[in-house]
Amino acid sequence: MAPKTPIKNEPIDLSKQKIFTPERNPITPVKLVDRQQTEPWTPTANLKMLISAASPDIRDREKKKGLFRPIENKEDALTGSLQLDVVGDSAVDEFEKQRPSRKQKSLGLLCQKFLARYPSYPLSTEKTTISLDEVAVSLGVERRRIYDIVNVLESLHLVSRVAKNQYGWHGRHSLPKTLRNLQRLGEEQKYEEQMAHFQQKELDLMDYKLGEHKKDGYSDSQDQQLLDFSEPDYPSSSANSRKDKSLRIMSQKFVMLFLVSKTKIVTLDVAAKILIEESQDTPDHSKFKTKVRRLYDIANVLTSLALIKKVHVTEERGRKPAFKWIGPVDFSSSDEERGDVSASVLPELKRETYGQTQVCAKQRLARHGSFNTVQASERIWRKADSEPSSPCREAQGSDGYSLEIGSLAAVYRQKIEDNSQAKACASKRVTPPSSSLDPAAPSPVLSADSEYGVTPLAHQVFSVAHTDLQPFSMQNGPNGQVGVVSRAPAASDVESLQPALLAGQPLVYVPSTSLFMLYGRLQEQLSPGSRATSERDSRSSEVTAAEQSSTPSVQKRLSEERKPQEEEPATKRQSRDYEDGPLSLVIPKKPSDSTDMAPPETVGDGGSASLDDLPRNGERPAAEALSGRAPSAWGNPSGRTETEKPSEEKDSPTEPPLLQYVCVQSPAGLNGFSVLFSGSQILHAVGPSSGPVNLGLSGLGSAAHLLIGPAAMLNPKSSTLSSTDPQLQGPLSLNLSPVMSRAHAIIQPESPACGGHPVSAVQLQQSPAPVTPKSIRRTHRETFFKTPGSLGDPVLRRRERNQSRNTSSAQRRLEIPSSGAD
DNA sequence: CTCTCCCGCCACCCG
DNA sequence: CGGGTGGCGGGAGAG
Repeated sequence: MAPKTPIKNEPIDLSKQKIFTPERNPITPVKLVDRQQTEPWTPTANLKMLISAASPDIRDREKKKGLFRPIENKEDALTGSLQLDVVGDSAVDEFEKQRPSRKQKSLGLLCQKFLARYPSYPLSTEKTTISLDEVAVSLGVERRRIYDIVNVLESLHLVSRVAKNQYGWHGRHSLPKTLRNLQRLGEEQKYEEQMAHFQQKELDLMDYKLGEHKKDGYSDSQDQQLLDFSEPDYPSSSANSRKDKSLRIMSQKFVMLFLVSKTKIVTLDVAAKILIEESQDTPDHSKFKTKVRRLYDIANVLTSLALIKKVHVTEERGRKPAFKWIGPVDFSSSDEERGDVSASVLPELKRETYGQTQVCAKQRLARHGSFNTVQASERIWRKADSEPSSPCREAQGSDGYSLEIGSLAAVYRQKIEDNSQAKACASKRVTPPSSSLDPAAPSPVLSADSEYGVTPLAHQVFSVAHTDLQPFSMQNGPNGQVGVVSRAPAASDVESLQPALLAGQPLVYVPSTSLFMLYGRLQEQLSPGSRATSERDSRSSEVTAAEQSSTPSVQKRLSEERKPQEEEPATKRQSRDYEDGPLSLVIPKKPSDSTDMAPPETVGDGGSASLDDLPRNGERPAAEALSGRAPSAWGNPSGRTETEKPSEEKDSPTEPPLLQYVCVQSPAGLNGFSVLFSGSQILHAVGPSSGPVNLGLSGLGSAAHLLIGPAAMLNPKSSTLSSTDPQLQGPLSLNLSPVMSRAHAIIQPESPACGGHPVSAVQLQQSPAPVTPKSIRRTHRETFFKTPGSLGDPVLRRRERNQSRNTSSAQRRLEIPSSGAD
């Protein structure tokens, strides 16, 4: 092995190792090779090296913690925390052997791990200091990578540099504000126009290439022309210097594009072009390429934050990589201005819905609570309950709720810490028991009710989730599982679970627009003129028929393909899917005026997962509610809780599970990805096919999916497809089996224990038919846990716990001696 | 093949 | 000027 002497913290990498390797020439950087031959390089080994390299302090700590984190072995995590201590190399090796795989090393995963270390909404009291060295060591990566993460986080003000190797963790508290500002800036920069401009150009270009050369006739060489903007100068940022090119700035701009975009979808090429344009760089191809690379880096981080999700925009010419904003959209509250769809559409409905919504919300909460912390939740929502009327609820709802949460959070955190030790023990029980997924099938919901339901719900959801839950969940991060994991230590215990859930709940905000579109479509048309329409139009240009066509077929394929896997629990493949996981969907739209009034409700949960245990009493009411309108949102708390335990999936950790968006399942090709269609089209496509559209929303960690059936309809058969989500398959699949048609929420709660799971909620359509979930459940459940993301984490988590202190407070002392402060 | 994007060299820049 | 930062782009894994 190689750990030779630690070479300071710098380059500890494998690369060095080659040096050691006698046989091979230094020239080729063959890391793997070395490993094989020498065998030294297992992650563990690597880690050790790193550790050794690290400052002594760190080293010590780490050792104590036993943190060797085999990165990929989730298993240990699951299995046990027992292994907390240093994992034997031998054992570890096994896992490790499987190579780390590129995915495991991805920035996104790394970011999740990073985020998992800190609470999304730290208490003001706890000031967390991030030591780059420490983080790098603990995450087992070189510092350079940490910079990438931190820079983007910094652009969103989640962190800020305090000193030399030190960053302060702020969490998401100010995220809404930051986003609002960025949005404003973006508007000022006229990014929207720029985007449109480029998009258009692109289309033209493409046509040209295709031979259509409709307009200008650009030639390839002229491609670059695209880059240039004909438009006058925007107030673009100042000249750019190195700084302007910084990842930080790029990140902000990228975010601005989303915020300004009506569709909330930004294709990388367009973003790259705009950035280049702005920077006034000469648009050359290599620049473009570089830009795109950076955008991917940024996107990975944002994805980990559950702010965006990868999608593909399908155009006639083909698919283009793009990202969709799934973070909060309404933070600004000026819906009208912004043209919120919701606002414009059916204003009055919203109100009505509220009432129902509330119900739902409660239920959800209740449910939620059940898995998570029952009591706590009860209290919480109880309050909400008390106040039936919207006005009230908002007040109480938010505040009260949040407060509660806050406290809970604190408790939770504490618990975790305390438990860290306990975990070991706990770990054993980790496994969750029941897992029935919930059968509920959501799809139909949309159809009828969509309108109303949507708006309000979204709204509510938004508020609640956002406000309250989110924080919680966010702690762990967007990553969902990771976060959870981390926080919840091993998860295992019930107790831990609870908290975990909270923490883990992923809340995803779905851009309302899209949903709306969908909904609208489903129903038929929404109100005319609404913005949605306009959006659609615009979008439609991009996305077009292609999608439609694809859709139907896609579904089939998916079903086919995926099915097989469905069973499989762990499925390796799943790794990439974001979808897996419990999800929660939140739809944010907010009603315009009501901001204040906004009912807070909800969060639904999506429960799909097996949470049966929950007493769902709450549900029934839901049915009623449903009947009328559909609530559209689901939140899922999913807590993924702890659970992660087992997983062993080896590899997969992969992507961030978090975010999902509305997507139609992509055709086979895309596994994890979804394709976004323009609203209208989708529907069409879908409708005919009757397949449900799957919206994947995942929560943070776990993802959930929403299936939307085309108009109400969902034939049972359709469910088939959907049911298994392709991606999810294993994991979360909510199967909607036949049920789907009626979807409802269903979820029987049974084992709270599982609680961890996310549940998916589903909604409902009117017919409350009982749904039976297919067998899915348990298996799936397990799978859930295994979500990729989680996998990786486990490790962390363990360490985390140890480190948990970081979070809390202690960390700072760690500071690097060397750098010493000052 | 294309899409992603990891890796890490090496330039900046700050103290 | 040494070390923290982080731009940048080669090149390779994944699909």
